[in-house]
Amino acid sequence: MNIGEASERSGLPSKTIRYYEDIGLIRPERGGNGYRDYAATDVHKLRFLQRSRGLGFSVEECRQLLALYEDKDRASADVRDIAQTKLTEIDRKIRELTELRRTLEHLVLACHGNDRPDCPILEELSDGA
Amino acid sequence: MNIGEASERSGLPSKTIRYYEDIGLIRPERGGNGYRDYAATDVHKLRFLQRSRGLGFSVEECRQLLALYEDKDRASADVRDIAQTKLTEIDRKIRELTELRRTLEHLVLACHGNDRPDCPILEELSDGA
DNA sequence: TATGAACCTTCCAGCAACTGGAAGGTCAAG
DNA sequence: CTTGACCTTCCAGTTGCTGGAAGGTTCATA
Repeated sequence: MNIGEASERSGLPSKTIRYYEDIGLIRPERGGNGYRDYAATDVHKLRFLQRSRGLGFSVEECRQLLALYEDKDRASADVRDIAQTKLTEIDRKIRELTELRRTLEHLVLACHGNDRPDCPILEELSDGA
Repeated sequence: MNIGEASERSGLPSKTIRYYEDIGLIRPERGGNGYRDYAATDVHKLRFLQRSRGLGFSVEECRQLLALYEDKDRASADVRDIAQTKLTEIDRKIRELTELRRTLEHLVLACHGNDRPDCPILEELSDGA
């Protein structure tokens, strides 16, 4: 498929997809007309990139995560270590998002419509974890 | 407190803290010596920024979220709308992280140590939501 | 009291990760 | 066979930091 469809399916702008190719994250085929030709696997990778970037992982971290998939030598301790580190990180992010959610909800429900200038939202935001 | 301590307490590098001041996210006092002087509130904001940036919110989104706190007119529908939008976004991020976690765990547990080149991690990564 | 380490300041340059726009080639429909 | 929506490369600009230079402040220790 062309880059437009890959863009639509992955949720990434075409510009970004070309950029990811530039930096070696994906390597689509090329048709006789010079157009990029994306396979289903490429779209999966792009969708994965779209998500993990949006969740605060750096491009280099995404590269590592993609490498976990492509690495034929999955038995290596390295690979397991990377995955384990990422799992810990993901757990932390989930905890932080849950706290952020609770705080924001509190703001909407409890601080809404009154004049108190001392709603302790930031104290909550900065507590925990 | 000085920027060094604010940095330690918030988890943000001093450089980043000065940058956030440049773009108007925080406005610390200044001592007679010209040093920045951070109050507890500033540290709370910084810690909040540290978290929400790490969770994939843009600086402008963080500015909106901080504004929710500072806005004295919390009764406005605008403010509630922003908060509601962010809540939805946070829920999505939590779902995505949970999926990512499950997939990564699957990779470690199920695909570890065998030679199958067809571990369907990416199919899973790109499914759902 | 001085001197050195460990702070702090501003300013400017560079990097990461896009993002927009120009200039031009390709393709399918009418 | 042209019009419009695609696609291509290339280059410049933006965002969000990040590093380093050049210099001022503070504080413990000699």
